[in-house]
Amino acid sequence: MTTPTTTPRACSVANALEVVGDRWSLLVVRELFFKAHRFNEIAANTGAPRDILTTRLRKLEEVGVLERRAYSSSPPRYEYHLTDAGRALSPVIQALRQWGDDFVTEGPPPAVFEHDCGHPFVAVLSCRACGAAADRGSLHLQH
Amino acid sequence: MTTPTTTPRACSVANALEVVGDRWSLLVVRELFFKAHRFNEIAANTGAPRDILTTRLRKLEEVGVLERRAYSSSPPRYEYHLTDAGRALSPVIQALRQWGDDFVTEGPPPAVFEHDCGHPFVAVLSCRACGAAADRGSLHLQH
DNA sequence: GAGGTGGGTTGGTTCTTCCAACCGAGGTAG
DNA sequence: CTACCTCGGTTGGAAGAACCAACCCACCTC
Repeated sequence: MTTPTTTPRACSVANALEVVGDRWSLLVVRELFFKAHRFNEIAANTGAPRDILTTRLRKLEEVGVLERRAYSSSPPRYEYHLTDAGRALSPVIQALRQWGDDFVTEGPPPAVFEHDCGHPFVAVLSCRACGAAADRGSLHLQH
Repeated sequence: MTTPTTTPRACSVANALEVVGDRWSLLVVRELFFKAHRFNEIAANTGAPRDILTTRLRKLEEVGVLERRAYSSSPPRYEYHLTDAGRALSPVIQALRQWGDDFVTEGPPPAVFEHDCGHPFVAVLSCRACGAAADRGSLHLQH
């Protein structure tokens, strides 16, 4: 551990955060999951300032998280939709939601999801190979 | 959906992001998972400016994500450790790492984790009740 | 007593965000 | 045909946050 670094640690977490680690991007992605696809909806539901929202949408499009689709051309109007990369952010959103539910939101969670199995959805992170939950201590760095 | 909102959507994701949704906080948490507990280590490994790091550490302490422990008193020196709430961020970090590995980091992932089961760890989000992976489409909002 | 270590502060500059107002193409009501 | 509304932005200016380099102080080692 703690390789004597002068430059920050090379890390996929940091790389991911460079793309979606600002105040609004993940809220935009959340809205797209909630099927709010239009500029005004996203602006209203996130509370993001419109100019910032414009630059975020452009950036997220550029990095391939979402795509812009014209739904009208005569006055050019666009909708925003998640790409595969964007949809792959679902675990990030759900993990944040779960943590927010458990540790920051007061009272009952504002939105409750139901899994196909019929139970209220409580997110757990598990190992794809064995299916067991990735508890603390069950992960080690390979070197 | 799309209840005619004038205020932003009430949401645990937003609440979580208000606490850890800035540029450095999750990197700090990552470092604590990596067992870098001292100010200088965290500063070097994240690349965060020292003054910003100070205010982030104070804020994260205040909201209960980490705690500050004196390891020397004569010149007062401190270490930072995750609380239970902080350790509960593990799924968020792992989900971000997985997404970074899959969609933004070029080449092989810089850090490979191994699960206790012996396989390289690939993070999957699943339902605590039934254990099945929470694929896209398997979740619905309860109303 | 010179220099290093650890955990910060401080001052000054730059960068980003934020807000309110505006815009232009088109559709709609009257 | 005129007035007004919608949609998806853009613009200017003020305020705040981030950033960087330098400094600080108690202690420890050489």
